[in-house]
Formats: sequence, structure tokens, C-alpha cells
Amino acid sequence: PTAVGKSDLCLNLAKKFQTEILSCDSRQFYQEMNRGTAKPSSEELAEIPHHFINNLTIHDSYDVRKYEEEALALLGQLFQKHGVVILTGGTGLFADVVVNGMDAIPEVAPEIREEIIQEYQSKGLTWLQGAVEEVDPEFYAQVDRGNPQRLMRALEIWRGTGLKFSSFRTKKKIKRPFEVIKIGLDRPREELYKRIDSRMDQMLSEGLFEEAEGLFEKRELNALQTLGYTEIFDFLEGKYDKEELIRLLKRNSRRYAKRQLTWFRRDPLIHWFHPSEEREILAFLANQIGLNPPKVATQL
RNA sequence: GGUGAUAUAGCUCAGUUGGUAGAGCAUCGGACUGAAAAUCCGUGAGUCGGUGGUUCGAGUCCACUUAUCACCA
Repeated sequence: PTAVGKSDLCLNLAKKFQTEILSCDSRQFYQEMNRGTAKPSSEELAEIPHHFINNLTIHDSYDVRKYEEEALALLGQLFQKHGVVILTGGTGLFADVVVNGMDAIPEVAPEIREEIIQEYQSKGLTWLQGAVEEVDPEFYAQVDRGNPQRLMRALEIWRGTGLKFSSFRTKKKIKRPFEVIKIGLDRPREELYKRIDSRMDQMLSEGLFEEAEGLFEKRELNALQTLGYTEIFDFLEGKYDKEELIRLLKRNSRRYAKRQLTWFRRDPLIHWFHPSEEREILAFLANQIGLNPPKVATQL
């Protein structure tokens, strides 16, 4: 989860293994978003090569599939130089796609999605539900019906391909040409929340508010539909006062961490550690990879 | 010391003419296949400050009591 202490640990691991880091954090991609995304510092970035940080502009349109392609291509190169590469970040879906792949679903013209969004906004959720039920009853039976994004996705596939969204969803895992060892980091809830709260204070004192203010005109962009930024945009529109703003920033960050944990907890292959257990993590990794554990451990 | 007010869910409070309790916030759990820091679904909990009384029945009325706050000395 966010603020648990991923960056520090991964930096140390990367040094031990003399390798590079791939980020799978869907907001650290963007060059314009710095204060609110907890990117590694420029010193840290200089120390160890990081990928997928500052690789996009907020004006770029990007999605998981593109990330999958780029990450796999990059991994192909990195594995020629390194035996081990570190992938780290809190965007569960993106990490999952690198590890397990994703069903091949044809690309759909962006105009179709635009059109569906417009239609949904004027006709409402009931219309959307009816439309999906009609074209893809199998998917409709499984989907969370209150979730417009899911419903619109199914509809855009239907309109773009003439085939049911459910017909593409095999959920088969793709075998990658590398092995994956999953490490999960967690802390007692109270401890995590304290870190989240104080990190938000720190972000604000380092200029998050000013950064968001500067991006206000562009707030409709997808990249800026982001925790930490949207709350400030709403404040700037006069929806609440400063005290409430800070309360919401912290609360929503806590909720985000909870959602992340829900996502990761369901993966039985994750080995969980407290971030302070660096020695144990190294020993565990060395053992999994087949190195001599004591040798690695003594280098601490 | 005197007078008055308040005491109900973790917090702020509501509770109509007495029929064993609710709302917001917080919390907690879950979903997730091309928007994912997004989007959505669900949730528990209170010996109504304490004791006694009136009543078929009291958070609601009465007495005493404890705590807090305000004002007056």
C-alpha cells in the first residue's frame, strides 16, 4: 500500500542485487505530477536506474495494455544484463498484467467510448444497464451493475467489434519467460495510517497545493483524476474550507491504502513482510533465487 | 458556596404527546482484464452517566447522586 515504505526498501534491494527498478505506479509516470505522487528523489533516481517514472506527460493517453507492452520489451533488455530485476509499485492491476498478462481484446476507436460516455451522461445508469444486459447477458450476470465504467467497457467492445466482451475474457494466465517472486509489504493499520497522515502534511509543506493549483485549468485530464489533486481542485472551486480539505486528503489516502490491500490480499503467492524486515526479505529472496543466503545477509 | 445547562455508537448530535434507539462523520470488509491514486458494492457497534421511584411499559416523568460546562458570589 501507499506510504508503507516501498521505495526505500527497493532502493536497497536494487543496490544489493546491482540491478534496476521498474515502477508500476500509474501516477508516477507523469512528469507534471511530483509533489503528490511520492516519487523517489532525484538523488535516488541518479543512484539506481528507474524506469516508468516521468516517462509521460499528463496529456498522453495511456493504459494497462501499453504499459504491458513497454514493460515486457524493457524487461527483455534488462534480463540480458541482470539476473534479477525489481518491479515495484502500488497499482495492482499494472503489476498483475506484467506478471500474468491479459486477454487479447481488440482495440476500439476512442470515439466509441466518447459516444458511450455522452450517452450514459444523458440517459443514465438504468439505460446503460439495460444496454449491456441486452448485448452481453453473460457479462451482465457477473458484473457489478452499479459500476458505470465496467458497463461502458462491455458496451464499447460490443459496438467496436460486434462481439461480446465476455467472449474475450478467458482469464488465462500467460507464462512469462521469467520467474516472479512476490513480496508484499504491510504494517499494523494504525502505524500505516500515521505514516499516511504525516506524509500528506509533508507533501503539503513541500508544495503539493501550489503544484495542483498550477494544474487547475487541466483538471479534466484523466491523469489528474488523482488522489491529492482532485481534493485540491474541489477546494479551489470553493466546495469546502482548508480544514476540510486536509481532512479529506488524509482520509482518502487511507481509503486508497485499504483498497490496495484488498487487491493484494487475494493473491496467495505474495509473501508478506514488515518493511523493517529487510534482512529477512533479503534472506528469503536469496533462498528463492538460489544464492547463498548467509553471503547476502552479511552484506547488510 | 449558589443558580442553570448538558450527559445517548469511536466523534458531533437527533430522538416527536412515555411503547427497550437513529443520522452524519470516522471505522471495517469486498469487487476489480485497455480510465485503476480510477470506478463501484457492502458493514458492525450502544446495559441511552449511576441508583431508586411512578407506570402494564421510561432515553423520554420524579427524587437523589456523579461528572463536565457556563454564569453569579
